[in-house]
Amino acid sequence: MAATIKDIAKYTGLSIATISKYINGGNVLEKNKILIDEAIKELNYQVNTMARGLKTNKSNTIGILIPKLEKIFCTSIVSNIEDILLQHGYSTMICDYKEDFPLEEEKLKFLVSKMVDGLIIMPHGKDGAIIQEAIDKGIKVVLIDRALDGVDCDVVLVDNMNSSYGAVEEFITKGHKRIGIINGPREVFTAKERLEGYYRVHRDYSIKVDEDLIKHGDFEIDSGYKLLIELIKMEEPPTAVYITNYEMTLGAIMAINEYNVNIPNQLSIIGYDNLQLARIIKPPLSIVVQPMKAIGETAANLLLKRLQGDMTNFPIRYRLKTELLIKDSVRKIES
Amino acid sequence: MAATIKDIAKYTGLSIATISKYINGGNVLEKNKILIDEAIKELNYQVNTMARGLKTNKSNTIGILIPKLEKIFCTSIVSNIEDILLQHGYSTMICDYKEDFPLEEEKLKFLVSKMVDGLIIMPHGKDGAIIQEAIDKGIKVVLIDRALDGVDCDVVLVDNMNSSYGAVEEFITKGHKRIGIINGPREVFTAKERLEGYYRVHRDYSIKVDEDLIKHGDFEIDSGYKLLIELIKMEEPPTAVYITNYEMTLGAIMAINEYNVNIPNQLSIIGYDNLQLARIIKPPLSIVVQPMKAIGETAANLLLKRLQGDMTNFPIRYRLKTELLIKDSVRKIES
DNA sequence: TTGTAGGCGTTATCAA
DNA sequence: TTGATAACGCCTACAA
Repeated sequence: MAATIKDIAKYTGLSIATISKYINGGNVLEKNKILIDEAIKELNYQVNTMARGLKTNKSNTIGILIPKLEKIFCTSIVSNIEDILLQHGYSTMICDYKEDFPLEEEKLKFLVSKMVDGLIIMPHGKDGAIIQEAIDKGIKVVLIDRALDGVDCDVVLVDNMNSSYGAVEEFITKGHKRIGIINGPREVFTAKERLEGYYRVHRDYSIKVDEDLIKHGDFEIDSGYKLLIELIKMEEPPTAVYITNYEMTLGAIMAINEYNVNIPNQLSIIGYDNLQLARIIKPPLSIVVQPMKAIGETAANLLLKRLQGDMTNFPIRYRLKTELLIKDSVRKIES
Repeated sequence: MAATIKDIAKYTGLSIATISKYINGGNVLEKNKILIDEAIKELNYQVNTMARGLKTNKSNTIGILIPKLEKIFCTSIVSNIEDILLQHGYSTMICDYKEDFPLEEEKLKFLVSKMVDGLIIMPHGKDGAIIQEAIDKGIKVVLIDRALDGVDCDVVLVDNMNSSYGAVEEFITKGHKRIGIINGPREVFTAKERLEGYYRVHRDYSIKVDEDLIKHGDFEIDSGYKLLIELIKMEEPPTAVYITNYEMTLGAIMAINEYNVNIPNQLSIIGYDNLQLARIIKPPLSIVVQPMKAIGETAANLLLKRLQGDMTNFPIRYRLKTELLIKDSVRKIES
């Protein structure tokens, strides 16, 4: 069905080797160039990437592995990665593992089996062993958002600690003393760092932390919803709540609406991610904004660099800054 | 580096053919089974999908092609597709074409070059020729969300016409006569159908359509924002506005907030998609909900069926129903 | 049940 | 500059 180099050879009267060389940028007589181009058009020839990959062990393809396709944080980064990679002639294969550990491993193997030249991974599991295997096979890997033990590769991270520090500091300077935090799972890298910032700013301002104000969710809507309710139903509820990712922020707002909590008079709020959200709800929400564009671009450019064999400063660890977007969801407490 | 069947053969003392047969489910003496399994584990063997694909012209992989990764409508469907496909042993390759026509073609070719066995496509361009080429190569294709001329394949659509009919009817029965619509581009399949529903319900209720109330956006946030402003600034503004996709609904709400329009007292609103949205904003928003899960599952199961060679009723065209979720954003006008 | 051998489409080496 | 030829790793008749 599909035309092969052989067909081109037949059509042009040249040899397979010559055609192949031309296709790969080699030198050929001008008149043969024309002839081959004609044949390619005529026969609608396209290289068989399987055959080529089998031979070269390369695919000109980058695998991207993310936890969940429905998280705008993930897809936004992916989209930015793609922009860069496409410009440089690489295709991408996007996989999500639905935040499932075995599936993460499976998808990673799938990507490897497709002979990707490089991999950009937002990892989930604690175990870097499988990723290290890929690296050992010569695949260049860049981790994003979360670092991992036991893996020898570049990482692009967000400065989670300071993101929390800044958000909570905003509460503190406005006079809040009882500040709740709806955080991610204890064992997750980003959640740990975000909590660390919460502690540190309390310490720096000499405010005692009430451990009951620290809630651990799972970064999903539901837990944002439930944990906010828990907080407002406390005997001595917080006057401010900081929520550490987008989905849980959504959930928290649902709870706030349902319980008719007035923002910011009854409760001050700082959420996370998704600029749009800040403008959609009323009053406009103060949020921590992660640099999705920078994450994607940094990771893509770094990978590109490694792919070209430039291993300067390997392994390198980037820390990208978040931005605190101040709107009207934080109330100043007069003292 | 990576182990091959040849290595397994050496390790076990068996022949390549025997190993291959076993790997592909053939019968082998029990003791050889054990031996081979041991070798596979020991040498960490994994099939080279390139070599296999080259030979078989199959990849056990389904390509999914969508307009934009950051649209929850797309990714939600994709996620549902994946669930089904994975269960049946298929891997997926997700590509987005950033709503760009040339890129759509390029990514499609990429997928084809990866020897996907099937393709689920949410098409953008008007031209089905390239898709037809894929079909001619024996790739099974299912189109979702939008139909296309010149392509001979199954389609899974939403009943757009009735979705609009129902939404606008809700306004009409509550006494509204001047109903604005923020619709997608004139030439887009879904937009055309949604507009058709708008017209039809007006006709059925004998309400004259004021063409000035019909706005065409591009399904992005910005146009929702701008067009809503246009509508409320009209000399004789509508009392209700129906917005026909998620992103434009977001934009419209931004405008509403900015201009301090009171919903539903000053303006009644029905939006589109994303259940969460309905709960997040105040007052809760009435919306048209598309059956993302059903779309994904229907498409995946249909493709699976075709892949098994079952061509009953080919080409088939599904029409999935939307749901109208009534909340508090529509006011009843007393007459 | 097992093994031999040819070929999938490409690239790459080495002569011509 | 061009061409013959041997891989790449796997599958599949067919023969043993």
